[in-house]
Amino acid sequence: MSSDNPETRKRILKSALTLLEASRGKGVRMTDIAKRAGITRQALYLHFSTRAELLIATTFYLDEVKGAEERLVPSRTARSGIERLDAYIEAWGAYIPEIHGIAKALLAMRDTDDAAAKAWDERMQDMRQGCEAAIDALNRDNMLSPDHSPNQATDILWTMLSVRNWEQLTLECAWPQERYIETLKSLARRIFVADGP
Amino acid sequence: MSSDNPETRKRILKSALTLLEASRGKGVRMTDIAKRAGITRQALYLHFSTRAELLIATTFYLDEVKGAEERLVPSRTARSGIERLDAYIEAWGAYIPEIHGIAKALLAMRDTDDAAAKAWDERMQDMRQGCEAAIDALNRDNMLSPDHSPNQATDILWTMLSVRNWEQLTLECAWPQERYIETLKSLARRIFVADGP
DNA sequence: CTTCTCACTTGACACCGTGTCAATTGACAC
DNA sequence: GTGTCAATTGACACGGTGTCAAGTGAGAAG
Repeated sequence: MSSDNPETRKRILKSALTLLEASRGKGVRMTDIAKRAGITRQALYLHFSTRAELLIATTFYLDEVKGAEERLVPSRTARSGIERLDAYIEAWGAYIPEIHGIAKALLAMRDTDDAAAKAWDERMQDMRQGCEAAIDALNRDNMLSPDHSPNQATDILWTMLSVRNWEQLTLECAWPQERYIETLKSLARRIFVADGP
Repeated sequence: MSSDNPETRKRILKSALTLLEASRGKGVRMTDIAKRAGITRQALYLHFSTRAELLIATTFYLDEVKGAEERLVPSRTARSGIERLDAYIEAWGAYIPEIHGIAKALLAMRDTDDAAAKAWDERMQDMRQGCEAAIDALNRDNMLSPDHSPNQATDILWTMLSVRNWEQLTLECAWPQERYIETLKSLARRIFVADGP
């Protein structure tokens, strides 16, 4: 539960992170994480009651390490809707490859584990808020294409920016990360920004 | 292997299909399929050497039952690129909900089972060909937006039409199927069809 | 009527990964 | 010294897949 050494806890999280990053989320077992942290498998359960719990804790650790919050500053301080949209896509798009391993592992548990599903969905709802904010900013500028309501536009942007789509484009279609970002920005403009007067 | 009753085989495939459709692909075990087919779990292995193999066979059975091939006729016989694009999105978009259960089950195995991964990827390559054909048709009409090479346009269309995106929009965003189809058609036009002269 | 074949059954077992438990060790603290 | 506490050791349960050997029962063939 909670009567434990915080140093070990951190070592476990670090190990989980490293392994998940290295293996792109596939086939990382409790045994592997324990071994890498220099403890026994059973000892993991002194710190995390479940594999799902460990993975979830790892995502928070990851956010902390990678400065998830600060990355959003440019988008929050953007001076126009278009700028905000661009900044958000850049920030999130650059974040995906960094979280990909753990994201994939959590995503794989989503279908079978309720806690994992809840955690993942919450994160995606957070992400959706970012999309919503960008669309709202565009709308406030009267730049949102009349083809879409703000809500539907948000749904579309949120879907475009999914981790799965990033996987497909960069890993399966072999797009360089750079092109992924540029193309998504240009698609978003084309889809969401109203045509000239 | 192959010394068996084809009637039983069909009964197994039917059972698998029904269960996968009903449960949206989640948690369908060999035991369940066997029970529903009225045989023992072990007898399944007289017909399919592996769970993956059974699932894969089920996809082919599904295609046969649902007439996968005929659905593509309208897109193949389209008289313009735009028409072909529309027809393809309509055909594939309408197919997804019908294959969703089995698709999800196969997708879930993709990460852990090589045979499942291969089968899924092949199917997705097939689907990609449909995308490519539509983009090529557009290009032949000189209607493909200069923003994208045919290859990149294919990548984008292929990604837009992924099963995961359908899931997200219809199940998570609660879009009615109708809206899914209409919106995807309109997005595709906006993205791929060149602006006026 | 017997005998052979063949699909299927029965019951057992192996493997893997997760999760649990009881007993033990070793360090540090009072 | 005695207690505390994190961690170890070794064992076991569970669920799901896959395997195996022996048995059953029905139909075909002699």
